[in-house]
Amino acid sequence: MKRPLITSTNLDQKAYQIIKDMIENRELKPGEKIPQEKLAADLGISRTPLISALKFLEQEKLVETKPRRGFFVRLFSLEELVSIFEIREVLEGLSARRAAHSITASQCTQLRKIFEPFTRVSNITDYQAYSAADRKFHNLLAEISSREFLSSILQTYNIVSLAYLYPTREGLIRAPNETIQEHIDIIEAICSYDPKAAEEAMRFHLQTTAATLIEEIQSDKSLRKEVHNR
Amino acid sequence: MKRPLITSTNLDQKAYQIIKDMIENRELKPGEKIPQEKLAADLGISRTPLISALKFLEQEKLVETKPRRGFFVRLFSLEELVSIFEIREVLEGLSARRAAHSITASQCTQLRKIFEPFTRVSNITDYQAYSAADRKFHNLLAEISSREFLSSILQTYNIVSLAYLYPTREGLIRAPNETIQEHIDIIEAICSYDPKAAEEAMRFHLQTTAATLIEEIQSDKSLRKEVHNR
DNA sequence: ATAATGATTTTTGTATACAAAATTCAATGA
DNA sequence: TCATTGAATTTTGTATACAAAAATCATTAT
Repeated sequence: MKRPLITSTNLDQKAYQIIKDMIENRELKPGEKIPQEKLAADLGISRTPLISALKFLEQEKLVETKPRRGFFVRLFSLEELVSIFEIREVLEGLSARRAAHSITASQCTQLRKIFEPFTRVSNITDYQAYSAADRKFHNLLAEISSREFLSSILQTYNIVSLAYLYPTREGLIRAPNETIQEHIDIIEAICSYDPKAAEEAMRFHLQTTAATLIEEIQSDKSLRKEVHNR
Repeated sequence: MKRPLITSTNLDQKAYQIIKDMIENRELKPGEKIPQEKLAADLGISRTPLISALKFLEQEKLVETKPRRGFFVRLFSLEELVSIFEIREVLEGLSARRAAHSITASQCTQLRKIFEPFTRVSNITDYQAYSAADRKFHNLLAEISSREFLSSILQTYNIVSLAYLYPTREGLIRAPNETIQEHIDIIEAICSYDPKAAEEAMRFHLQTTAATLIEEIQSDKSLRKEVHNR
């Protein structure tokens, strides 16, 4: 029996990845209209695969269509942002739980290595590096949990949370000094094969972050406005 | 300011809904190839919106593409089915928690009414009616929780779990006599505005069902074969 | 009879075409 | 000057066209 190689390299998949990246690093900004003809030309493809890619993104909620008006980069309301954090809370909790079942020694080392540089300094000031570590941590965990559906859902919502806070403090909602211990707690629970503790630690971490986000936005009028108005 | 009416009635949305229904009630069977030309003709549309709809479904994992071979109705492995139940567990747990915050008296009545006919008989034999009630319950709850993202994710995975067990006992994994009390427990926790209890009750319900599913399939060779081989 | 080869048909992936809707912009009148 | 109207332009939604890939089928050779 021949095993068909996974060569899913059709144009819409390529376009999808590129546009997703563009949204993640704000080359396309929330609320902005996406110019089909121009973008297709830039990518060197026709409108057909481009529209395909945009519809993918629409379903992931990163993009929305207004009928007969075109595609727009999604702009989230505060309520939506909070509900995304709720979803991350339970889903990443599951992710941590699964990881605690299947983790290997080398994966443990990998996880620990991510935050290792920050454990030695008493005050973490390099927000950019920490933000990158944070992102890496959540992504690696999704991978370790080895659950296809879970990872794909999570990838999307992580982008949403990140993309929307990007202009502020590298996307970090809480200070690294505050979260580093939580990250370590999660890792240690996973590495000692304790699924229950791992899930709880992760949920606590994200719940606390979400609560902070709500306070933040409610007290910070300008940010509230940016996220809130549509 | 003019408010644009939500008239998202383009052809791909229509096709999407129809095909989704066809998968749900097994007019298109898992593993089957989807004949584009024929289906487009049947629906009275061209291939363009049809492909669009199929790509939507691909992202929802109800359909898969093999490059240059076409679209196929997704056939899930046992592992995937189990991981879908894990996701439902945490997500519907969240759904129940949210519902316990926002539920109104009339929604409570609605919820209670769903299972009311079954509380009066000592032995529930009408599987079809109970299965429909079950489905209605989970869907209504997703609606009550009033979380857009959550509902959309859940809708998809509920279909998956149902569609794949459909030929067996109307999609029911456990006997109604066994689950009716769990359903009632969930409803009562929600209606007494106890988010924590509601979440726990829901998680218990789905966890138990998932565990039963695993046992079932492991002991029932024929079903195992149907779900497992690809 | 079975397997291998090549010709024929079907189907896919993508570009292009085009009518209908939305937007822009200029001209006109208040 | 500002608002209004309507023609010109752009953009969307969908159909169609077509080359390249895959599947089917018949033919020949083993």
